[in-house]
Amino acid sequence: MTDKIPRRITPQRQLILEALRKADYHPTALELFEIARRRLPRLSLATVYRNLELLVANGTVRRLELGGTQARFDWDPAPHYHVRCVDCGRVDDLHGLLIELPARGSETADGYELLSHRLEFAGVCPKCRGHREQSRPRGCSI
Amino acid sequence: MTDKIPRRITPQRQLILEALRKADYHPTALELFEIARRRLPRLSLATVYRNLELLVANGTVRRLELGGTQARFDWDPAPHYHVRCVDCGRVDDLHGLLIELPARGSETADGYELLSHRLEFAGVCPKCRGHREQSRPRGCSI
DNA sequence: ATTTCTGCAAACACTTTGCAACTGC
DNA sequence: GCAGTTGCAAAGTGTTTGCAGAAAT
Repeated sequence: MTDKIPRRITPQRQLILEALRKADYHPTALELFEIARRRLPRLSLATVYRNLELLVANGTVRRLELGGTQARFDWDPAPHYHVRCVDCGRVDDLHGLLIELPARGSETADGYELLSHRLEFAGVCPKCRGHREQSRPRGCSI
Repeated sequence: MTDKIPRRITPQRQLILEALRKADYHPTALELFEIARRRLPRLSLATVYRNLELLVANGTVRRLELGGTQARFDWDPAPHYHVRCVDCGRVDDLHGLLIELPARGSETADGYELLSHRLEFAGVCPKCRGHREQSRPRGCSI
């Protein structure tokens, strides 16, 4: 891999991207691997990581580094925020919410030049709201 | 450790907390380990992690899971946001910025019950603004 | 032929855990 | 003596990398 731009459309690449686009949530690399492997059993997890990195590099998909430990991926280039369920870890889009924030290029009191921001919500997803009586899981440090 | 509440003030604990409080940025566990080890050379990194977890559990310090891979720590309980330098990874407080966001308990279109949010800014710190001509480092996927 | 890509295994970075020894009531 | 804590080493998790071989042009 000389630079970071995908040159070919391999079955693996196609399959991974398709799995991401079909998911109605934001899957992790491992989740995509397991979906794609159903159709390409010899697929390797390293290939999934490599392809996701390439697709991120060329702007096709977006890597989300939200709470929790694993990266999640997003095929939708439109600006939007995300909600993460504190119970099950599921990540969904948050539609119809736009917030007034400092513009790109503005400067802070400390002399930082602001470039972008990341806003993520934590909440309880519809499914987990049903059976919510359990002990609190770790990782809610938001 | 029966539950998660520190019972004793050990030299290690004191040293770690002091190092955190003295830092003018938000250090990682490893950074705190290296600072504290200067005064307690037999200190173990596991002890730093364990103590930070305890201090987080009892509310003394806050764990920040921002961009990048490592957790960073914050001794300041007052609500405030953070800026991370995309060049060097340094994390600072962002003072004097309060933003109108959906209230805790409000419900989204998708049926999530919102609990909290995390807002982080990416920018270029004063030091890095000086020598800013290099290739872009990885991990700016915000 | 040359470049891109793959699978596999090993390496990696960060964090947590098991355990025997030690400390302070 | 006992619960809390430590250092050390090992294990765990998520991700990246080295490499030889395969695939596409």
